Amino acid sequence: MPPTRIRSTKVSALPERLRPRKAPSQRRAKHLVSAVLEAGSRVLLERGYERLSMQRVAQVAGVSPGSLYQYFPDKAALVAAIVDAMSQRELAFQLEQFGKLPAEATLLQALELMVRSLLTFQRQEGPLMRRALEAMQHLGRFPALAARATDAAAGLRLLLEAHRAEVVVADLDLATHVLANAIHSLTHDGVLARPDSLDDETLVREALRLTSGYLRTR
Amino acid sequence: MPPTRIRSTKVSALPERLRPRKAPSQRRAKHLVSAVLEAGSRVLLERGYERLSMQRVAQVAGVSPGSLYQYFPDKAALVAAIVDAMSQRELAFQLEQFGKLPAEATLLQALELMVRSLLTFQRQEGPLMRRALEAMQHLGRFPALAARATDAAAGLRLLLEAHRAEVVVADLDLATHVLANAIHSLTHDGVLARPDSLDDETLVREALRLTSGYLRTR
Amino acid sequence: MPPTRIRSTKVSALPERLRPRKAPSQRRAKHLVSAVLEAGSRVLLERGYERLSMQRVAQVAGVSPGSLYQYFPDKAALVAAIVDAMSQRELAFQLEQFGKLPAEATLLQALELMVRSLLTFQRQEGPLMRRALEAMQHLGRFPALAARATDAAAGLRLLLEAHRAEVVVADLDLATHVLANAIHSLTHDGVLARPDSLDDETLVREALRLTSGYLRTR
Amino acid sequence: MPPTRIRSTKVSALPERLRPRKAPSQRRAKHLVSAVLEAGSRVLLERGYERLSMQRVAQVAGVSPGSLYQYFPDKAALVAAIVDAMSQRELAFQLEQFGKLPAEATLLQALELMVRSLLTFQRQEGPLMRRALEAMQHLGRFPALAARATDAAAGLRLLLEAHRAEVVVADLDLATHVLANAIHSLTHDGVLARPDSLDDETLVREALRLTSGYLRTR
DNA sequence: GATGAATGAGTATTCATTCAT
DNA sequence: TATGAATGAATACTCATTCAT
Repeated sequence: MPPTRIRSTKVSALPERLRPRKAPSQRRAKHLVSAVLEAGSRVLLERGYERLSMQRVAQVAGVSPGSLYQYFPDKAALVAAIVDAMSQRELAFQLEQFGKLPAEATLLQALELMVRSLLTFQRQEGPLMRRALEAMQHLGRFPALAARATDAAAGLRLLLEAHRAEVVVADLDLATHVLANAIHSLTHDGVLARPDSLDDETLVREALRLTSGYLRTR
Repeated sequence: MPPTRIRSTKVSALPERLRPRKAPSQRRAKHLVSAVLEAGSRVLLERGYERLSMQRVAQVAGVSPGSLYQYFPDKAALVAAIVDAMSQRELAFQLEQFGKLPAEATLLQALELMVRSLLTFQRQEGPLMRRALEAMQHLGRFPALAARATDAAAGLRLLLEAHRAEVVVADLDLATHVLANAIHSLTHDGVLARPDSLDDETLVREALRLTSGYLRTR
Repeated sequence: MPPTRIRSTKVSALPERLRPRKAPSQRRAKHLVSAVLEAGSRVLLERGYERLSMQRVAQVAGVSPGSLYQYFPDKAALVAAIVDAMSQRELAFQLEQFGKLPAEATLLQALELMVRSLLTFQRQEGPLMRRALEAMQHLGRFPALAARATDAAAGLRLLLEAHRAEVVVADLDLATHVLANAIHSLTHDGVLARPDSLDDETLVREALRLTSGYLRTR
Repeated sequence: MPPTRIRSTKVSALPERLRPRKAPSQRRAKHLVSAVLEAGSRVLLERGYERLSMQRVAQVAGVSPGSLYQYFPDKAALVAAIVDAMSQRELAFQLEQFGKLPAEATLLQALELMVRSLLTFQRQEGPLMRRALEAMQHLGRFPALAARATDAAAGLRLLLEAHRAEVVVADLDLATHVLANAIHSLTHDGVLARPDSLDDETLVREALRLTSGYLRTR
């Protein structure tokens, strides 16, 4: 779980409640916060939201329970920060991948890159992301988190715009919604978990067939 | 998610652990069990698995906590029964819908019916189903429940087989996996929740475009 | 655990609360009561008083929980009956053994027989007797049970009387108390459990040395 | 219940599980732990292991239930600590008494001191010790506790060794086993509770008669 | 008589959060 | 700032006992 460095991608600002109580102005505090987030990720991953206990997080992070409340007003806020950090990592990862794309790339090439990139991220952080999705119910207080999901789709939307000519669908927002869900469900095991027999290459091929079929069908 | 082969109702028999401790032989007992399941559904819906408390269920059902244990060995078994009942309702609903389909219906017509039926069920029980899906982590002890999900996809697979000629995809299992996930993510809000602007008719149209595009694209 | 047949040994009558609610006048009832006692003994043996549950006893006995209350007003009364039955078995066993003693037997021979007989009974029902002793705290309501213990010592007292000449101790009640406790603690593992290295023959020898030393010492 | 001062007598060290979770480093914590042990002793005394409830202990100690778990991982560990404290008190008391013995004391004098000391301790803590003995079934996890009982007998063994010449019995381990059980059953009411008519002086005299008779008899 | 469903108080343990140090 | 002791409400599950059938 790589640290989040990419504060520059700040697509949507953190809302009041999500932001740490204090700006961790000092060296030590910064370290504490990141240790807590790191520990929290681990605990969230292995126990899920309900069974994540503040005491356990503190223990894993090597700090006292009280310290958690210096930077996060409550459990939900801590988990929100964890989830947010993960969303930022995903976005950053996508951006990084897209940076490698040649300027003259076709829509299909771009989509393939996106699918592969999602698969890679899923391999790294899939289970944590699943926990994050479950935790969302308890995080309604933090609309910024929901916004992040939309942000993620924003990349796809830009792609479709850039290749407007190849897209038969009239409403790009609609197309984005449809494809984001469809692709995500394939790469992240929506209802049906991916069978062992289904390898990455096949999955990529099918995802692209689904995508391009949709974009071209009238 | 249409019938498996028309087992009439009983798609897969309940395993030992899922079945209530005692067959509720008497009038009163039957009433109690259904009151408990009903109450349990409500509580599961509003609190989710972890925060569903046996005391609360008992209270809502208007029975004593001890009574719950007459019929369910533990919390997981109670929730499994709730989830199972929901799965059966979904399957039954699908079967009922498919019964209305004319014999000479095309694949597209059948798919449309399936999508509409999923949407209707989702409107009725979507949130409960979401809770059920989350609860599955705690219900590993009840393999029959996982089997139900597969059963559900089996219907789609039968549909594709029946219209083999219209399907360009070689591997039907693969196609089933892809489409089941894609359709489910659209009808049941995968990652991206359905925006208010997206009405049922549009959603059905897009789902069919996605589906038929996929099935026809080489 | 052999059935108690020896009603004739009725050394002290059962007090009001200990006696079954109803005289089991009918064949079926008699069978039920003995099945319950038998089952209760097993459950008491393996779980002890506190963890003996009426439901479990009923289950093991193959009767309904309600039936237990036809014959025993509550849990304590049931256990009291079990303990009482065991006491009677012990007494009966002792009497039976003493019946084999030749008329001209010496005190030492009689004591040896008593010790051996206690050891045999201990091997058969030692653990149950231990449970019974523990249960006594809850059975204060039934003075008859405590009386049984005294009854058991009564045999020893008779022995001492019969061999008054060989006994140096003045107060026979006192001597009975001392020896009953001492012998019992050896045969039934008082504070210190019997080490594996200590075989029956050695134990008998030492018990007799202890006994006769005491009786002869001035 | 006097405080345990005599850490120097540490006959066998506490095993991992028996030790409190945290060393109560602070003033407040130390007070809490001793309040809990004190309260626990009272509750154990009046209810026994099974009916000792953590809530009750907390209530009597004037702390919250949660606090109990700061220092004891579970109920068994709490009771083990209570039992252990009592064992240490007994041992300390014995040692203290023996300290008063003149160097040239005879075996009989030493035994008399031991019996009197056991009687005194029994008068103070007899019922609690009885509860402790019962509780042992649930404390199998803490072998150190069982070891304490052996430790107690070790004193007697040393006595016999020191006066080897006065002891006719060949096997000292055997003699220790026999006498420890016999004496304990007299001082602590083995099977037969001590009758009101039996005063301390008589009991001491009889115990010594039993003991010395045994040691001298061939 | 016998049943067994129903009760509801009782229990060990966890955990988010607070606050004195 | 940071700590970690203390809190007390919450929770799954058990069980003696009752009573309608």
